[in-house]
Amino acid sequence: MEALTTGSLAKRGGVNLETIRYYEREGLMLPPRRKASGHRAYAPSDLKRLRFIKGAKDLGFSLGEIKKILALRLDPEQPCANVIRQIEVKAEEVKKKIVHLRVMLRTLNRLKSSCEGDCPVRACPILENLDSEVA
Amino acid sequence: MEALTTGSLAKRGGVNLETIRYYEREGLMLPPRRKASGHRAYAPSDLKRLRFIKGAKDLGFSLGEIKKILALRLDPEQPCANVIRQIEVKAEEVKKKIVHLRVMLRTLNRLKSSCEGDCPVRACPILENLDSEVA
DNA sequence: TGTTGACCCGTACCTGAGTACGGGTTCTAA
DNA sequence: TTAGAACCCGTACTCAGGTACGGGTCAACA
Repeated sequence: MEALTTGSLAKRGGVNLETIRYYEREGLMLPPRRKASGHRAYAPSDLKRLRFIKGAKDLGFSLGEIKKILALRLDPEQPCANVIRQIEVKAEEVKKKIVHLRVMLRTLNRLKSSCEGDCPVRACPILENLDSEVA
Repeated sequence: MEALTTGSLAKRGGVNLETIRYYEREGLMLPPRRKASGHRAYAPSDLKRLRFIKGAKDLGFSLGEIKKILALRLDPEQPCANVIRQIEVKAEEVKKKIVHLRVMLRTLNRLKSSCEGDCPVRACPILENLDSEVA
């Protein structure tokens, strides 16, 4: 339960220190407790939050979207049903992305299996297939 | 087999006309045939290519990555095995994204099912769960 | 106890991915 | 045959998402 400095939070979260300050400015990270010196003192939950942000970002969510997801719990005026609806919308998006990625994966695998890697350099069936798949 | 103008390609591809010019500058779209007037004349395969770019982009691939994928077939000097290796790398990335998205989907679903939407506004279990899941 | 590294803040800068602008040419349909 | 839309080009601007900088304070350990 030790408090983390900005630097160690950054290191553990796999981001730049400046990024943490930036996320705080943008309202993604909560302003942490400060030591008497003014230095930021983060709780372990902040690391979880930072990792969530990073993960969601890697999946293609914008910081704005991530902020909304994180904010769901911050507005006690909002009826439950609204929160649920927003979650459903997000879930639908996620499902679509998964389907799309699976198509892409299948395409890549089909391309791969069309060639065993020992064909002459200039006559690889992969090249032909890419043409018809994509180009 | 009608040639498409830049405008109609843009419309069908669901992107801005300027975006197409931009993709051409960046080497993602191939420079099309030109009419005597200088106007671009696109083949149907260009539409496929544009849609591929758009799709891959929506999945979180950068234009640089997409360019590499598209370029696989353009370098006949490269041995087949290299092409296959690149495809495998891409496929691994895609698989990781899928796994990550599935975790996110499960989290969203768990949150959703923790509340039936009829709880009092200020006491929704979703809010609690989000705190422990994420914050 | 001093010096070196971590941290503070505000501001400026950078990259990726477009989008808009402006001034000129071409196309099309009335 | 001409008005208005669509296109051309180069260049400038925008926005998101950071990163870097500079000048100053704080911490920690040899």
